[in-house]
Amino acid sequence: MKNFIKKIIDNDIKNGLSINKLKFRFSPEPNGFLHIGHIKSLYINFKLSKIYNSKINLRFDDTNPNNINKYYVNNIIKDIKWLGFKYNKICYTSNYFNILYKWAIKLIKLKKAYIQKFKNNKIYNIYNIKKNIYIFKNMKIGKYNENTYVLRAKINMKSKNFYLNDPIMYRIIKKPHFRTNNKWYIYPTYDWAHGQSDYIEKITHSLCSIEFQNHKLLYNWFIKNIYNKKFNKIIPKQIEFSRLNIIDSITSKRKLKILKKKKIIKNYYDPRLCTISSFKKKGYKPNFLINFIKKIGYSKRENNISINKLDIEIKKKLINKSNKLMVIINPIKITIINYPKNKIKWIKLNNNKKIPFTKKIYIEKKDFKKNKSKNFFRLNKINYVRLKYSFIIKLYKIKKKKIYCKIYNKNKINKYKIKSTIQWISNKYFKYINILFYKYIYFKKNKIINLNTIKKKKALSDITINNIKNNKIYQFHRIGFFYLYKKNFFKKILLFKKKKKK
RNA sequence: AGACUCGUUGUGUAAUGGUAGCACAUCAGAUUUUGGUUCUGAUAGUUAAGGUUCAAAUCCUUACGAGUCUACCA
Repeated sequence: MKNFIKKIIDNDIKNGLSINKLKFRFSPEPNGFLHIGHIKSLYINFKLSKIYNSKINLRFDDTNPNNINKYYVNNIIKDIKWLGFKYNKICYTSNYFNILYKWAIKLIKLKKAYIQKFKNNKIYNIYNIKKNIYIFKNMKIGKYNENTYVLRAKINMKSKNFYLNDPIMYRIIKKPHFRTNNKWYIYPTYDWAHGQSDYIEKITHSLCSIEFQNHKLLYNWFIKNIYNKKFNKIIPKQIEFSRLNIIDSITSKRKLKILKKKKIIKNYYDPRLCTISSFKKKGYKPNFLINFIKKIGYSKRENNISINKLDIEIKKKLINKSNKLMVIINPIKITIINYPKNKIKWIKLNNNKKIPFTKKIYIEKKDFKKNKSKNFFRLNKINYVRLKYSFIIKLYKIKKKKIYCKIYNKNKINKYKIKSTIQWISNKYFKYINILFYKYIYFKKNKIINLNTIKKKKALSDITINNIKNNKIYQFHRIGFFYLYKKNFFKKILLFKKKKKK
């Protein structure tokens, strides 16, 4: 891996940072499910920890009890485990509420933090240290209502950087926290909690997405002002990279919540989403997602990536490796006129299984065209067509809307005249299967695209399906890849794109 | 409007001031019992102008364009 993040770290090592001290962290807020964008952050952090053989924490940024809950914590842990990333320790920002509180008092005493009071639509700044501490302690134990007091850092109200305009460190939130319960009635803001948590955990490089770059000055200011040599010598460094921006799916929690609110999706396992939980359920393997993330790389540039790129990576993984089935989604029946009526010929497949060939068979509707047309290589009056694993046929006649074909001896036909091979199924020996098709939901200019796109379709499969296993991925000949999630029920993984050929 | 950040073929990403490379996409040819696959080749790029330098994608200045933020969310 060569990129700007590694360069920064290597440079720090060159300048005296001990390589043994390197430590990273993945720090989600437990307010939703992880999605494909989080894998970008996961991958870079875990990859770096692997390269440098350094420690890495999973830290839940649980500062705001209004947003978070334990359900999300458990789900995030499950998803990370499924992806195969191994961290050293699970941490919670809420573990540090005590020490953050102590540091806040220290800043008050240093006149670097002060209480602001709101009463009758008026704002009062309180600068007396004793008064500040008295109010702050009462805020903590729940003596005041929400929106009456805040604790602000005293930096520079005149700064053009908004984040340095005396940012809020604590606000009153009268809601129990799933870990600390009713112990606290004040909660630290992101800016006051995050860098300090990094400092407490001795994180050396704190990677985050680009929207936090505005916070960097503040991040550094807080750490500078609570820095204590005896406590920890290492000053963490915030490094930003651009977030994954998928143009044709959703990675924004806000948008996911809109979909749930509008009851378009029931939960975050919906196959039209790109949450990790959804991918898991659709039969994707972790390495599909990780390969995709590897390919897109890291930078600070705004990027626009199509979720198609994921399909490309998956195709590479699966192609020529999956078990195959012949499946017909929209069948039409054809009759072979020069094949005996009751004869069953057992045709050997590549995997040594056998399927029966009979006088009447089904083929895909799209593989037949009555009239000749340019660039159509499949069944019509002119083309010789190979039935996969089997005979060469050509359209003989159409009578009373019934299609009659004739088998030709393959030795008598020029090899190059056979331009296509299609799948087929005996009309007597087949199995019904169910397939779920869906597309990703996304937003375009705040409009939701691809609604109601889960389609259930019945299809016909060859009889080798009797012996296949659930929870595996199968390739449907010429259609795509599908995941068998219960007996005779498949979910789409990807469809083959058809290319035009002259 | 300001603050911060970023501009490299269509897309994504490399190039420590010294040959602008790679992947995907696209197009062509070959291969093929999947219009799939595989192989070969081609097209195409440093936002612009100026400066520093023997030498600039890289450093500096200006312009232009894009993004993020301007919350008691993270």
